[in-house]
Amino acid sequence: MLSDRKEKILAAVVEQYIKSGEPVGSKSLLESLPMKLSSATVRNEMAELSSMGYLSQPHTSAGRIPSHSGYRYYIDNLMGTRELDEQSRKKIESAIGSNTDPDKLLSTAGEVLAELTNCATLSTTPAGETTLIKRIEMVPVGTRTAMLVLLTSTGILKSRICRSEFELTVPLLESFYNITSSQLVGKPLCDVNIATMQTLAASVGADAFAMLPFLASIADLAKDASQADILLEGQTNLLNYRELEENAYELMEFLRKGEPLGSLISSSKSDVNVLIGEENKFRQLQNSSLILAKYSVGGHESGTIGVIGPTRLDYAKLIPSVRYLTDLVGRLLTKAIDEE
Amino acid sequence: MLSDRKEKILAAVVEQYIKSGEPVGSKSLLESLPMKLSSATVRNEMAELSSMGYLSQPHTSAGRIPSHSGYRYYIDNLMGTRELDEQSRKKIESAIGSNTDPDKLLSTAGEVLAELTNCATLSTTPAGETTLIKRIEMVPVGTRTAMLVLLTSTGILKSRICRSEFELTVPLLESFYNITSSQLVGKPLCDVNIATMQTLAASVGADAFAMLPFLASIADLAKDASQADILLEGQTNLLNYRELEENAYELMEFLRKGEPLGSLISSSKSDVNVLIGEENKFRQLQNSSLILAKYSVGGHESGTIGVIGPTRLDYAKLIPSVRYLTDLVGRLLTKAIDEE
DNA sequence: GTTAGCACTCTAAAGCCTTGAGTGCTAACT
DNA sequence: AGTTAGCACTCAAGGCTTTAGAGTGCTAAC
Repeated sequence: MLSDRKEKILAAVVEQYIKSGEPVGSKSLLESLPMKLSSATVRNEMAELSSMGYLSQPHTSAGRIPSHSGYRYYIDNLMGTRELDEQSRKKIESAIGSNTDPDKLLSTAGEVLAELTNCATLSTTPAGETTLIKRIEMVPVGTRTAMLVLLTSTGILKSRICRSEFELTVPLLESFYNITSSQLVGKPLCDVNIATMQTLAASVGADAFAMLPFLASIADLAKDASQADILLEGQTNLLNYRELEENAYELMEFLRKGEPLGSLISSSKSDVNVLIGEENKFRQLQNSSLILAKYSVGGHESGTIGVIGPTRLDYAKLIPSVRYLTDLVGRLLTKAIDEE
Repeated sequence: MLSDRKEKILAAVVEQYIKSGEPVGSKSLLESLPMKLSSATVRNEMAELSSMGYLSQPHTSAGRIPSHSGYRYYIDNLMGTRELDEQSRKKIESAIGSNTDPDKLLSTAGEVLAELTNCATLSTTPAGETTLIKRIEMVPVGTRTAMLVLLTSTGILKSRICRSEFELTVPLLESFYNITSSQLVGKPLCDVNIATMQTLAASVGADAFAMLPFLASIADLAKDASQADILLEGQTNLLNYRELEENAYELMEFLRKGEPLGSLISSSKSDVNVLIGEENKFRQLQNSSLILAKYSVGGHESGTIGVIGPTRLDYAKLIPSVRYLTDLVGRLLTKAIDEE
């Protein structure tokens, strides 16, 4: 699309701007160009790149900064795919260890990525509407109180204490065991809801009233387990970027609330996904860039890991980082499931 | 200590400054004073309050702002103890509900307090070195994998999945049950550590190797359950205070790291505790004020709830809020324990 | 003891100037 | 035709000065 020389110049502008954060002038660009040119020639080329929409100027007499399409062209055509450097890889691996608890694993993943990138990160725990219930346990801990435990086929463990109005009798426990093991274990999480629980409770006859709160709790746990948590880390890192300072509060509140993030996450495609500045549909994110990637557990896309920072991100380093991390997380979680 | 008139003037300065955030001049103060005076007289009094150390001036020709001792005097002698207004009380109660899961309860408490005060809040889950183990369960979920569950007398529930090198046999499960129910249940959490577990494991003879990882996990869970988590909420609120802007990053990182907060929390006395600006021993907090209070579960001080904000806090409102919330949390958690 | 009056202080905001990096254009050069 | 030197022009950023106004401390009268 662009001439070879224009591409080289665009790449140099992007890379220099990412490093310095200052608009890049024609003169200072000469040093980082592979060929010998005068500043005048570079100026001409830059003027053309500007009119093509790849570069922009904060004001007439300033240097150029990459526009949103400039970054886009750079990422899609010029950047190449660097391998992640040894050091970062080591750091990630040693932080993650061989953790197999999904919640913990994803939060550590977020932490290490935040530290590595100096950005905010998000990570979601493996979702699974289609995940199966592996086990349900009810352990009495008082005359009217029991501990309920739910374990899924993806290794997610949820538990809760539940109180009842009625005394826990042995027959009650037995019929709870019968119902759950015959009707619930092995079923997908999404099949379990308050309505099905009511019909199940009704089926035990006289004990229905005593049974219902426990079954309802199970439905709660199932809902909990099927919903992906969105974990945020390193939000404070965002305070270090001058270009975000103005909207720091707004941005961080947007992230904290998290709801709209859900839709964002689910809409992303399967490989690494980059959204630059205005490409984001949410106003609060339009000064920022997102790098999102999905990880797969057992062949199914299950969750997302991502980085949030200013548009001036070191994409050439961060994209491999995110890709590497999602691969690793996917592999570990898949292994954890296979092992049992 | 101070003349009646000086007290009235000091109180007015503090209150007006808390509202406006601007240094308070003698003239604008007249309106909020209960008695009729000229600005000159007020000026004389303010000059004296300054030389006594209760007020200070950003520069010679500016109004006065309360010094750290000014706030202190106000809080200790002038503020009075307002009741918490109906509206806030309602808000707190409806947010908290009748939640009985300690972790959840404390995090909601932090959230609602943050919303109410527009500050950052911290809350700790009930600690308990002396808490007793109420129940231990081991549920096999695979040939070599089991789910371990630990429940404490204070209602804290911790669970984890544990893998072993060896197959899970019925005798192994039985001897695990025997050991835990005879040696661990009923004991305080602090008695359970890796060393005691090793001796326990050794006592089962041939199965020691298979047993150890599970017992070690129990020790882990016990440690987890005995340590109070420090929960932070509403950190982004701090970005709205101009006087904190400069150190926002430093302050938020300090809070995030959290370690030093531990010592701070444990050193506080039993009623509501206020630390104003320089009274804090940590540099990062010296532009901020803390309001901390402990809640008691079953007669023992178990955890802390607190507010972190600029020195210019509405103490007269926040102190009752924190007191009310700690009382409520203490009551709910105590009730939860008594009920079973 | 209180107050009116006044000279004084000092910041914040506004305006002005200077500097310098960077531009676009033109005309000469290869 | 493509490249380059040269030059006039632009504009933000920083420094300096001015102005306005809020607030003070002090003195002398009440």
